[in-house]
Amino acid sequence: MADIPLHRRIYEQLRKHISEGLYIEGSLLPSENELCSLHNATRPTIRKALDRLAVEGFITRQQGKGSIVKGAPKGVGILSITGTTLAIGSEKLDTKTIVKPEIRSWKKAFSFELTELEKEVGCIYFERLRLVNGKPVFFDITMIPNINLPRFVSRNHEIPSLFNMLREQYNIEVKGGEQKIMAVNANKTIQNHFQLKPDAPVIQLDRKIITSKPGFCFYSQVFCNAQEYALYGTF
Amino acid sequence: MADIPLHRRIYEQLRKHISEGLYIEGSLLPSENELCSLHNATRPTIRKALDRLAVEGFITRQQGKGSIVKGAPKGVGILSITGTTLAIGSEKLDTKTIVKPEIRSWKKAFSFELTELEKEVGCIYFERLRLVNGKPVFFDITMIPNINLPRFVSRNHEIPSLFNMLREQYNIEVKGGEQKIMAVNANKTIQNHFQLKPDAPVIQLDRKIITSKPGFCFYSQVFCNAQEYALYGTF
DNA sequence: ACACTTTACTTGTATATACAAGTTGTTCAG
DNA sequence: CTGAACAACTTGTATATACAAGTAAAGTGT
Repeated sequence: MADIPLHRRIYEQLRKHISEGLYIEGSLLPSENELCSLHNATRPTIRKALDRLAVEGFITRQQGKGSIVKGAPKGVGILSITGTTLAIGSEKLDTKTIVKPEIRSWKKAFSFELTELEKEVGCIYFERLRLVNGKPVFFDITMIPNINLPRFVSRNHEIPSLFNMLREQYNIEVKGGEQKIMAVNANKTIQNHFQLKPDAPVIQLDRKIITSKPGFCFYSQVFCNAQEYALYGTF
Repeated sequence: MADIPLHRRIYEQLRKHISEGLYIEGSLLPSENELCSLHNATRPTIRKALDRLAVEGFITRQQGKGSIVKGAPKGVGILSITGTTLAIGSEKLDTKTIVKPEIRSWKKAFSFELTELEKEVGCIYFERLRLVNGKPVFFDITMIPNINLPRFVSRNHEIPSLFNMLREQYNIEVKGGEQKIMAVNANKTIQNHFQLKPDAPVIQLDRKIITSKPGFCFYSQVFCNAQEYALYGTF
């Protein structure tokens, strides 16, 4: 078996099935006991997977009735742990690299402070424009500490999905993060990318992303053209 | 005992203690086993409380070491389940009623659709301005279906904390919800309340809030002066 | 003094079990 | 036919237990 915990594998499989429409919106998921048999697990394990699906808005649960499928969250689930690629779905998402990955020095990561080690090693910097159904919706700047990422810059000129890339090439899993959300007026650069009028409001997200590699975080600043796509979240 | 589950009571007590600074930021929480003794509970119960604290960013956990106190989330944790009052802390938060609760008819609740029943009964409508440290930061419009809330309008001319009021007067607990997040330019009303220039960007949240009472949801639209206070969340 | 092992902690995962509480359909008396 | 009671489900809560895996400090041998 993989070393990915059982409850996480079950969560991911169920989420995939819901996203793909295998379970119809509004219908009921198999009961917890049925899922136990299906996955050879016990209820607490199944419930841990369902808890997470509920937190992320894929299902709601009703005592006495069952787990009601709500489908993949509408709008953009970018506020959750998933990266942009997963939140939007790669078939709808195009990525255009504005600034290719390069080594830079840094003293701060947007509104987040850095450790001394992070400052010393510098960062890998790149900018991407993300298009949903052909329309530019996200512009994101990413800064990754230049630690133990051999051949990152030379190997990756285009990065369609950072989360997948880190997992596949470096075995680094994203665990979570924190973010600040602001409303700002689009600057010239953003106006150009999103084709907006001056003073158009956009959402700015400053994110610190925590990984499975202890002490290894990376940072991104995302501007969202939230006139077309509202960000969406559950709580 | 109250009918509030044990894991929830433990969660709330720990959160309170962390918020109040009883546990110092960066230090370790008592170990899970110690918490078991303290609260006369077993580890799965304690862990359920800690899971939630971790999701909401009050603690992080490290295997082999312990639960590290991160303190109350900086900025405004309004994206989580807590109401504004709890997210900000009532000592800092003032509430000014702009439109007192009154019965209105409705066909939609902001961007959310209503059921036929909800449309028929109409809603209780009110507007409030929330001031943090004396400065206006939130303007919220609330719409509550007029179902089984006797004497709501006559009894509550001022509503400093809606979540508390529903719990105390009607035994209704907030379970969660969903929200859409947008960036918009402040309209005249908002400009006045927040004392902003024309075209200043603000964050707009459309929220549907789900309660412990089956089928009973309420809705609010919140405008945030996010120039002063960034919204904050973990994922 | 240094490096290695051991030991005693910590959290992470998973099972097995029990009962409470809410929903829904069926059965049965009137 | 109607309505109340019941049975068979569902999820919610909680206990008790076991072992795995990571951390850190104490002990050990060189």
